[in-house]
Amino acid sequence: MPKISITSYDVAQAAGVSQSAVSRAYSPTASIADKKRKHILKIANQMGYRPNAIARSMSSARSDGRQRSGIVGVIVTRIQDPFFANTIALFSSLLQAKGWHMLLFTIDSPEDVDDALHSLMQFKIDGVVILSAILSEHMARTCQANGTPVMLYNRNASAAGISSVQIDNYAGGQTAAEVLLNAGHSRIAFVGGIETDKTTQERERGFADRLAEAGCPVVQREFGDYTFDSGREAAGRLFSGRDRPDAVFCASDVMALGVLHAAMQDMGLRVPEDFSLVGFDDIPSAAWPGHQLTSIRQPIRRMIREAVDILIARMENPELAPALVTYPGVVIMRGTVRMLSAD
Amino acid sequence: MPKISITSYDVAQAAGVSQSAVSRAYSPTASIADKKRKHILKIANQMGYRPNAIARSMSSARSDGRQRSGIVGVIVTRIQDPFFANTIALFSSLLQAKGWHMLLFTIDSPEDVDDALHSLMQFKIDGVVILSAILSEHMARTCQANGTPVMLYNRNASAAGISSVQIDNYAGGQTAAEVLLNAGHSRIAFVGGIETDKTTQERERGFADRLAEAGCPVVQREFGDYTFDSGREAAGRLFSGRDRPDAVFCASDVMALGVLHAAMQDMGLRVPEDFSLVGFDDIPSAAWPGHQLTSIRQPIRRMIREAVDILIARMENPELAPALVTYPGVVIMRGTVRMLSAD
DNA sequence: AGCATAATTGCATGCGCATGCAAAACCGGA
DNA sequence: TCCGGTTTTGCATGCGCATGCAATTATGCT
Repeated sequence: MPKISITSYDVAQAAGVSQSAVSRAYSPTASIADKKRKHILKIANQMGYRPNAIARSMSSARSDGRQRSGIVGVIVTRIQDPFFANTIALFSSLLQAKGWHMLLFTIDSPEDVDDALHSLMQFKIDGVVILSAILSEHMARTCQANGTPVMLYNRNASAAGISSVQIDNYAGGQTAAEVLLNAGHSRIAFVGGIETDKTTQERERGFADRLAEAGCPVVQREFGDYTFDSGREAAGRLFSGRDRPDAVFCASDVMALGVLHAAMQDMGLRVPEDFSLVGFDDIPSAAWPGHQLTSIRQPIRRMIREAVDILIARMENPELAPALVTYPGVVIMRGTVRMLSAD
Repeated sequence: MPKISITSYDVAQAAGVSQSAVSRAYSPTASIADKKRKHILKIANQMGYRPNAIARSMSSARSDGRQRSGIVGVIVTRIQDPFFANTIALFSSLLQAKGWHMLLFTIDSPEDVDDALHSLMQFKIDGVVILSAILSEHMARTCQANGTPVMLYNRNASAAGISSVQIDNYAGGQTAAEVLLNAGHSRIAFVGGIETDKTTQERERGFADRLAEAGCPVVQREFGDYTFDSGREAAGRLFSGRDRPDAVFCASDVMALGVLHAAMQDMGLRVPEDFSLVGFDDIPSAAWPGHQLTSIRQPIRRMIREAVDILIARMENPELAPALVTYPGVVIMRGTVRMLSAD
């Protein structure tokens, strides 16, 4: 087995300096003669030397009592959901643009967050993002004690010391209700994702509350699992009966598209002539010409940017208080809600 | 600043054993009395101790001359593309199921692979997956010298010592041609992604070769950037002229859907009555009732599983030769290609 | 019980790096 | 030229862990 990795000692020897000099050459703040630094870096590059990020984070532990790896852990469920996949993509880009890296951890069920976090902590990550799930009180305290900032994306901060960035699901539900009420609908149905899921619950609550206010309660509730197929199946249940709803609000665009495709293709219904449809998220395909899905948009770019900024700020300065941010969703009116002519 | 991280020494003290015992308690192969191991683990859990994966990978360097971090680096371009996002999701799940973790690195342009790899190497990753891009000869040699196995996904292994898993793009293009020829088309167009991209090139080459064989050359070539909108724009160019093509092969489903939506909604064309359409990839939305897009399916689950298996095998046994695997695509016939009645 | 062998344990050490500290080199002014 | 002050440098050390090795204890057999 040949000598594998080049260390700072090797470079030091080759450059005729001490190992510390090499180390300092790579530390922008360190005191070292500019000429010498250049020389060292030149030699180092020739040799293909790469400072060992792992060892670095180990040894820096001594000085400030903390290890920094430059890595942010991201925990995510439902990674196959395009909405989430996209969210991860954005997180990764933004984190990286700011010089951080992303260690991805996928879990099957929201209950696995604590375990995942445990595993992740082994890597001495500097911060954590949790997508659409929450951690236990106990784990939150552990993170706080560890000085590891936590960012809940898409969820309320459940414990002290935790930041969060999310859409206002309740208000979004209300908005959807308003859109359908304004369009003059009266037999309005709701299609949710997983019934025990906070997101679905809040969206339904806002929706139902607003409808109730208007004296026009939800006539039918269906639930799926956020997938296209589950939306499609929900459509079957919605439109098979006698008294069909004349409007549907889906807690996610993917399900709304499932409803749309099923209604139009499988059941021969027209939208918005036969019923109006409102989705949530405003994913890219909602805007496709053949869909024109009216939806409540999440400004995900901005949200993720903010989440990243907050997290980075706290990683760099652990004293900082956690931030709680809620964004409003905005209606994007498209073709799946009927227009009332002035009457 | 309070004492932050609990170390093996702390646990050892609390458990009344030596630090080595604690270390061994966490090493499945180490020689330690079962009873003592249980005891240590119990105490350790009570204290919330987590072995430090970073330090571990540091110290294990001594014994076998290599550091293992348990982390696989994944380099990806076009992460916003749903097809890629989904691929990453699968890689992450599968790697994790086998006890590995994924450090994600996004790059804007395929030329940045070498740089990305350099950065990634700082983290002493045990292996690399590169999606739809290739590395330089020089970098390939560096990786080999380092004993870091590289897996090119969606690309030919460009250098020695590199594994690859990919779809047979050339054959896929041929198949698409056959499908359209069998349907009796004669004015056949091609829509590619980025023109300099290997994937697009190979798919077009197979497609064009097969058509040429049949004496029916491609009548129009358009290129986009793999996005829906670029497909939509390509449709504008395809169908604005006098002699419209009567069939189109798109090098990706996303673009094919762009063509489909544009043609049906923006231009009032019917599919397959006015033209047939074949895509590539068979993404989930190709199967949606309103699309029914005929496509060349990539068995991505199997491909990614194989890629992961090969990579892991090589990480665990560096002596192993690299593997080169090509999967055939299979046609999924749906509604966007016209059926000829027996004649 | 008495001995040989096997299983277990603790000590000491090193991984690659960053940094406190003191020695050395440098600088400018008198 | 000499001195006080400022940079720059190298030495030595420790981070948390895994492991070789030797010391110790447990086990099996006669």
